[in-house]
Amino acid sequence: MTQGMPKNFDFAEAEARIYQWWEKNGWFKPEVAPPDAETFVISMPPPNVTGALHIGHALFVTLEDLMVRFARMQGKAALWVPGTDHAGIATQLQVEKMLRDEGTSRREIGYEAFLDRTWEWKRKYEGTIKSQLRRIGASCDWDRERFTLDDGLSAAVQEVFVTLYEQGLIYRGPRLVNWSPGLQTAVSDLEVVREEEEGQLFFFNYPLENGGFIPVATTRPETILGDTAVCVHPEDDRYRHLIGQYALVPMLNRRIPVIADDYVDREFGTGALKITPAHDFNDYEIYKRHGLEIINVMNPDATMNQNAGPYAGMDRFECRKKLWADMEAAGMTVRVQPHRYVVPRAFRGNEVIEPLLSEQWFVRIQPLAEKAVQAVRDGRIKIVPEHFEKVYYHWLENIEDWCVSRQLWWGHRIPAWYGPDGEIYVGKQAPTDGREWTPELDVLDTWFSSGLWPFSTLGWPDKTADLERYYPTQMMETGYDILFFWVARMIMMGLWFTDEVPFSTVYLHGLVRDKDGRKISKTLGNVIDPLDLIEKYGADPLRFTLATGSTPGNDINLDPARVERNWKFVNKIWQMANFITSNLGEDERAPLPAHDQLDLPSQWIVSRLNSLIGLVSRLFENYQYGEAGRQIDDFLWGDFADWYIEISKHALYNGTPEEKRAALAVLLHVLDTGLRLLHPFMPFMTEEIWRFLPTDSEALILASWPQVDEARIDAEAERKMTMMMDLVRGVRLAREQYNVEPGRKIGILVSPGEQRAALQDYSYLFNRLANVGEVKLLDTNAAVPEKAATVVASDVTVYIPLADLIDIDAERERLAKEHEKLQDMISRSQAMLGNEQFVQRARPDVVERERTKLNDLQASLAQVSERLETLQTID
RNA sequence: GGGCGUUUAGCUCAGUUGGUUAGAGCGCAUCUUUUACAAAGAUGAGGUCGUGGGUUCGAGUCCCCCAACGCCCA
Repeated sequence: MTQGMPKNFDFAEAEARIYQWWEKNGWFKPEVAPPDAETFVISMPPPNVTGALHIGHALFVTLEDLMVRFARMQGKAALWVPGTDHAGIATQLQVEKMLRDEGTSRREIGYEAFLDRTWEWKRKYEGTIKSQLRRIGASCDWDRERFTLDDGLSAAVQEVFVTLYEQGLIYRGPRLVNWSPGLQTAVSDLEVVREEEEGQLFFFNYPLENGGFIPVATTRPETILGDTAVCVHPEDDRYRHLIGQYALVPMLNRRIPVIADDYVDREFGTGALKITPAHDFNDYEIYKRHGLEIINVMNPDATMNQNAGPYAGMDRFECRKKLWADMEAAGMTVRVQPHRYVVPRAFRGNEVIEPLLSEQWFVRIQPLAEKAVQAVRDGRIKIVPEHFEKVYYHWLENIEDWCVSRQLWWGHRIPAWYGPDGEIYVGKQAPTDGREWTPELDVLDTWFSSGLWPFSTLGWPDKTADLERYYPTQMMETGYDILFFWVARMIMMGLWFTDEVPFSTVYLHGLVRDKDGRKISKTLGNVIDPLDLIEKYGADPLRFTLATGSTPGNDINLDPARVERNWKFVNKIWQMANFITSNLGEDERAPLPAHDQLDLPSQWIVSRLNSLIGLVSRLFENYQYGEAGRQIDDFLWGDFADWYIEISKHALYNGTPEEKRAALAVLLHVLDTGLRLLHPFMPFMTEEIWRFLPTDSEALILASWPQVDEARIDAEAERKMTMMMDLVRGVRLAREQYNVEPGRKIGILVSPGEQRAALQDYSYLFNRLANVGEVKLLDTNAAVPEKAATVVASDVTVYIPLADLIDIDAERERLAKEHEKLQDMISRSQAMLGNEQFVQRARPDVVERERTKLNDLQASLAQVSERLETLQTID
């Protein structure tokens, strides 16, 4: 590289250029690894084609890209399969809204035109999503991109549906389901959100056939019209005598029995319960137990039907008012009181869900669920963090049949046909017996197709080369909020149809919230658009913030101030690289000298670097990406930039050619390794800097992951260097405390104890890092100036003679404090080491470390005491 | 009602086989434009790790109780 680095990192320009360069070279493809390389595969959770990506998507992209890049650098055949989801309900809602805005509707334009418009919508938003994924830096293999409605995936869906049907695991039947009146479709239990809301409890007297009444309370008076019984507790003395009598439905005068069931909660309301089997799940159970009538009083659009008599045609809520008013006029009502109760609302669209009786397709899911539980129990699948395994078991062990049919237009048509005599045929093709068969119009739940994602994207049911090589996958990274919706279903489907776990690890991330921990929502107005942050700071700071601000399974409160700070981190690294590259000469690829050839600071930084490599690699293997990132940050900024780079200037500017070459070799080695470690977090900036370094790899994305060199880990060098750093800090602090003018160079006297050689060789550290002029090493028992500040570390004492500034009393006080502190720590340490239990039971290295510490403390205390004695003799 | 999670500095968060004097960033205070970086550097203030017990030589970390907040399931 002949050209120097620009002064600053122009992320806006570089990010697009680098991404294209990676992609064009095919480096996102697993084929860059040898054909026999171990595989690492992630199926990307397909974003819905409903709109733009939000900050939650940025989190999953960051984490998955990090995992994939790490695997790639480890030499694995890393494959990240991207794609999008047709998202039946969500997308249809959006397109219908668009049509409404245009003054039309799906019914008006018809089925074919609606689908055309939806495909058009899909193409538009898919384009947006793909460009956004690129902006974040996703290194996925675009040649393997899939969409849930692709031909191949549709074939997989058909195959699965037909097979399950043939296995007797799919049935069609009338059942009470959750009905979405606005969309006019059934939805599954999971798509219903139940929340407590402020409502009313209506008390009224249910007239009895033989005169009198029984008091009843309800939250939904309109359902009275569909009552088929009144139910009391069998042991309720208030009502026991009424069991077996008949009541009359208000305004309709339909005759219904009074029955007994111990399901009734005697404490709630009046203790008597009206039963509406066609509109309430609990009542439906009682209906089945008692063989009651079942009367549906609602149309699919939640208006009342002819069974509601005079109320037919009214909207459900209008009917509620009118019926109550009529009952009031008839003298049946008692009172209405405010009441908090649980209202079911649609996960998509938020309208009030009605339990409604209808014909739907169901999957008998239990046999699949059992296998799915087993796979986690026996460890074939590991869930991170582990505590989600309990949640997973609980849901699968209490699973209900899955309602998979939706009365939508956008989705996979259920491969079934109805014959002229009412028979049902399920198959991949329409029957060809010459008779009139009517195709099923219902489509499948979106999650039915996403449940096949890890293998359908690789070509299943065909035995493709990709399926052979890349299935089962290794990692499923997604949010804990879709553990049931998606992860559990993929495991069930995967085990059932491929006889293998679809992935071996499930990593669950949390929700991204705003900095005050509030859920992000349009209504709160606290939406954080990842693209805004990328425009402002670049993709790397956003990624680093998301990766380091989170721990597995926990929500992350995203503060844009952290993104800004990490933008500064990017700049910091850029400046470090700029400094290093600008000092490199022509023969810049000097190899790292042998460890014993390095000076102390270099031994120290290289030792620290190798510890870091080991630590980061371990953290990665344990999915502790956040901690890994923070450790790299601490090292590069706190150790490398703040200390080593500053120190290296001595060799670069004042050293011999040999010293200079060694320092450059160390600088380059640490930078090179640091960039490798950081690349999975911040791919753009690290790759851009890489271009300016003399390296062994064309691109950082393909560079190898660093290996620990145990021989370079040097505890003794770290100890000595830490002592030197403590002394430097001490001198700085003394300058600060005595208000020494910043520009004034001061001389120091050093009583070096055992460290004479080190202090001789590295006295320049004081010159460079503490603005010290002359450093004079004292002989043992040499006289020391009275008016001097004192800094002590281990058995080394530094005297700072500041005759004009030192107040002996103040210095005495300062040292007395230091003395006291040391004494405290020594007592604690002695108590510990004096405890036989500790010495016997603690790990040897812990004991050893404690002994070393005590020695240093005692040496320091001796120095401080001696100095204090000297000062006592003055005046 | 059952289950799970969280509670550490003013704010946002780390702290994973229990082991130095509990850390970082932001914010705050004081100082510095010394040739990588003021998008910076130096120094400092700030915490009885939610409460109460227990286990242990040793607890922010393990166990139990309680409290507050949040989530999931019913």
